[in-house]
Amino acid sequence: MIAELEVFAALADPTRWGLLDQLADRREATATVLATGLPVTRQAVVKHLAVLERAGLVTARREGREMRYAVRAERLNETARWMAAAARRWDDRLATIKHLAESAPTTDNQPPAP
Amino acid sequence: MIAELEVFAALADPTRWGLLDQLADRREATATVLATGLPVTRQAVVKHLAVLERAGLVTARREGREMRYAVRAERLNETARWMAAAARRWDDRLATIKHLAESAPTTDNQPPAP
DNA sequence: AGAATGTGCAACCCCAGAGTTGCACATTCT
DNA sequence: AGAATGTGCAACTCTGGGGTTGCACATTCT
Repeated sequence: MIAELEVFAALADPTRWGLLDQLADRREATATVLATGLPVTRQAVVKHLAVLERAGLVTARREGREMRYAVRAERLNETARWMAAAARRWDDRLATIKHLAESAPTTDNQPPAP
Repeated sequence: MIAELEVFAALADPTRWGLLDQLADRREATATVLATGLPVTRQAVVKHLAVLERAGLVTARREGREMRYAVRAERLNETARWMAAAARRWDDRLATIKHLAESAPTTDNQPPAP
């Protein structure tokens, strides 16, 4: 469905935030290095990074025998704006039906304020 | 850990977006009504609404024999701002270490500038 | 070339969560 | 009071995701 679902799913895990946090400090790091800073296996880290990459929150680039990952702050920002827009649309819709309810008298069957 | 995790987890499911969508149009609705607009049971809807409520994205209020749910756009907005702030912090940190890397010549083990 | 180091793949375990069904209880309607 | 309608609770199934281990393959170092 919506592409943002992958972002939300990616952000719904504490371990992944740990990874993003490390990447924000290290600028670039391999799965092996990142794993040392977390209570999980390298393999687990690799899977998490795959999820983050699919969501666009991280980029991977090969450098010789190692894979270096970097955080993509823009993607987070993008999603934040997307959410703000969604929130605004909700408000608009709610305001609209509120107006309708006020102009059209009988919600069920109440006469409007005199 | 972070309270926002619950929000992200809540938003990572398409069915729940369906519920939020309906609530944005109906302003208020019961689980029974919402279920008719979705391909799942009322019970499933109830569980989803519970998740959304714990995350603060929805409010529940009892009205006689029925439970009416309403969407809370502010919560979404709040989270959006939180994310934007996080993105900004990432950028700042990345900029900082970039500066460090530039001022200190060789990436590895050079004595600091005299 | 051989040892080290780093990735990648596959099989497997385990549990939280999405969903269902069945039934009891509360409230409203007639 | 009795029928309808709406919630709430509990037990159960089943798939996906987080995590692990073991091993094969690639690249770098000496």
